[in-house]
Amino acid sequence: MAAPKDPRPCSIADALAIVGEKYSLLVLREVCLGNGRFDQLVRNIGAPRDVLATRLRRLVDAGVLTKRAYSERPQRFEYRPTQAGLELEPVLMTLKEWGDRHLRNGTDLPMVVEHICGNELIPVVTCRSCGAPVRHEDLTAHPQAEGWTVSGPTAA
Amino acid sequence: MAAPKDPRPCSIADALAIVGEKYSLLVLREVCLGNGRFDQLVRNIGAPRDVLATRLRRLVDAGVLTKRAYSERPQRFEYRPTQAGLELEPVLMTLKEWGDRHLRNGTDLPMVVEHICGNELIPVVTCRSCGAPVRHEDLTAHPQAEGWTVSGPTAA
DNA sequence: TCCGTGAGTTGGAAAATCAAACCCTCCCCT
DNA sequence: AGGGGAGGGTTTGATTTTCCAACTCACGGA
Repeated sequence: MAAPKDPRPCSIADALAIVGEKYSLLVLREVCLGNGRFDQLVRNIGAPRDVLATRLRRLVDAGVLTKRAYSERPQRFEYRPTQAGLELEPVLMTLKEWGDRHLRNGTDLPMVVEHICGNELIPVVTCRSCGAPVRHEDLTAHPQAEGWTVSGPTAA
Repeated sequence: MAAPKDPRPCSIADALAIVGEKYSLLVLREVCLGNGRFDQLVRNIGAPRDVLATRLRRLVDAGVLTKRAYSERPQRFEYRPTQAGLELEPVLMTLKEWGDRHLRNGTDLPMVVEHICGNELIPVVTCRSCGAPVRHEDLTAHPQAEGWTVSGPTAA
């Protein structure tokens, strides 16, 4: 039986255990932008240097980033996203879109991302099977482990 | 000019200021699942009660959740997502998909979400204009404020 | 009256964050 | 040969957060 204090098993929680600490996703943002050097990260993110050092170690350990020298003598390093890291970029873009819309009314955006198709990227999360945009009302959750439930369908 | 210690203006950072604290996105997960009562949240998330209370206040203030009584006498409350909250669900689903794939090899998933189309939901982030899946190589960032740069195109 | 449930609040110890200063290695300039 | 950066961190000490357990308060039921 579920002992007191064991949370729902969940990939969202697992993912957040990797990239959910303060600044981690901002590190990923900068690294995806190509700004992977320590001092760039400090400046662009505004994080304390020691915290940043900790986050970078963790993200490298987790396989989201790699650390590579872009110069021996003097040794200088740069962090880059791994494949797994790059595949988090859609999460960032989706979060950006939410922020653009809900926190800035979609105007005065501090950053615009252009898609290769020539238009501004406005990400839409869709169902791979049917291609429709994902809406809450269209989803049904099925926990696979026993003891974990979801409360009935979304009432009004 | 950019004073020392002002970070890049960015909707991702702004969004994370709302939902980026520890447990906040897990609260949203549970609330989207319909488990919006305080004790359910404590149990399913595994967060300390006081921290949870703080998070809930913040999320309500930010307009992501609402608190409503589902019973007067005895007073009992339930948290529900607002429209803005519901629109964060795609972020959660995208994060879940990343976790499923990178942290569990896509097997033994603790939770499966079914789309109304009848298939398992596997979210894909696409470009609204052209419909293509978002890939890092297809993106170009354009900061709109002066002083902020991105370092050249993604090298190999 | 006593017990249990829901929804928190309180108190104190443990851990994480922050800012500033420091360190080390190298390069360049004179 | 000396001085001054730059880059990439680490150290130190004060401030905040977290964490956990215990406590509260308002009911409702046996």
